[in-house]
Amino acid sequence: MAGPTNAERGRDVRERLLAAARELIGEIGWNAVSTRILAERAGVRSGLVHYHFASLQALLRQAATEAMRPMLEQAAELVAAAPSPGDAVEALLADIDRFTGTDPTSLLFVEAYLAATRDDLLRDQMHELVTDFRAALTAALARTGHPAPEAAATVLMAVVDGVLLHKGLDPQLSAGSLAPLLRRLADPEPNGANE
Amino acid sequence: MAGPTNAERGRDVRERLLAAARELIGEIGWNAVSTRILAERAGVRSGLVHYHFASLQALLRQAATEAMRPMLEQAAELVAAAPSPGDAVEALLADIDRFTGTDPTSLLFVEAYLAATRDDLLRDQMHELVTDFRAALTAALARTGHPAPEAAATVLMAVVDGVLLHKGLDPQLSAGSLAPLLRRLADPEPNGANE
DNA sequence: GCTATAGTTGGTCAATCGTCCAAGGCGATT
DNA sequence: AATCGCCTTGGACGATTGACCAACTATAGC
Repeated sequence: MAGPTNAERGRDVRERLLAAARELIGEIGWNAVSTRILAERAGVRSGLVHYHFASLQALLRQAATEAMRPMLEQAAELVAAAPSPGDAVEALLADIDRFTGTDPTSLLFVEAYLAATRDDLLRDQMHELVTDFRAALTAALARTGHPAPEAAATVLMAVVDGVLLHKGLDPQLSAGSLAPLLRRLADPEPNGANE
Repeated sequence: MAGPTNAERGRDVRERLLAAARELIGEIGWNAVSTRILAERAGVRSGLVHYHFASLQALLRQAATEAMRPMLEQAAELVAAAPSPGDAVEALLADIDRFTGTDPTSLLFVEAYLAATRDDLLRDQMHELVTDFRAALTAALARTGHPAPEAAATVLMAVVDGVLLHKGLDPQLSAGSLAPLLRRLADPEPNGANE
């Protein structure tokens, strides 16, 4: 019955701290996450925070990017698997309705966007995540010859984040209900001239 | 040479504090605005904050809503004055490009959205502002018989806020460049079936 | 002139903050 | 058993926080 080795316990502490940070960033806000609250949630002594991480900011940065990456990758798979661009839009919007705009996951994203405007390193890392996802979405939209797939992808991503923001104010708001309208953005042929 | 009356000076202090709050919320973040930083920016002693306002939160709440209301009202006039729904969309998006996503005004909005998820009173006030603006945008879109003007208005507002969020990561992003695509959302006739 | 009223000052209070560190614990290697 | 390296503990440090208050000043009304 060999107990956990010393290094294993260390890894566990790191993971607990990151998990606690993922929860707390959304719950109480990026700037309200303190070393002591963090350690308490993780079930760990507060002195460990600065042993395992260079600073509180570094911990929060890592927690945020590690939380967002798999979610964006999963969403990218979702749109890639859709049979048509219109279905990709629909699947993406339906996926958003898993979130209420006030849950820790939704708020983690918004908090991270905000923190990125004041942390150059975080901004670079998030920019990469967002760019990768936009590329995946652009590819999904371009399959049927969309005239401006990248612009459409940009719009859709803005809609997703914007809807999350607005859901926080109005829980009745549903992303899925906007899908019929947003299918227009996925169509290869635009809707004739405007005048 | 009658100097300012006592009540006038008090009103001036209140206005200075609110103006300082409007700047600082975006600059350093909602939770980082302290009574002392606020007072320093306003050129006022910190003891005055709790004389003129019930609490720091109440001051920030008032500053945020008073900053957002005129901007949303101006935007509502913009879309109401547009000759067609498509032009309303275009005007709205062009207006967004006045902001970079990292300026205090853009960030004030995002900070307020976030703060509203943790402050019921602020949420109610912002919900009213957003609802009023959506009504104005819906009316502008409905003028030519749009089949789902409210959904289109909801999408456009989400796009606006979402683009601001993304601009903070990528300054090259331009809302105006998305206008041609988003005009599709303003058209009264949808784009034929999808398959 | 005197008193009420509104505004202002400078400071206190307990609580919390991020960061750092000396000392000790503990599994692995020799 | 001794040593080495990673991990952990508990507390210290100065700084900052929101809130509050007694004393003081200045205007307004009588």
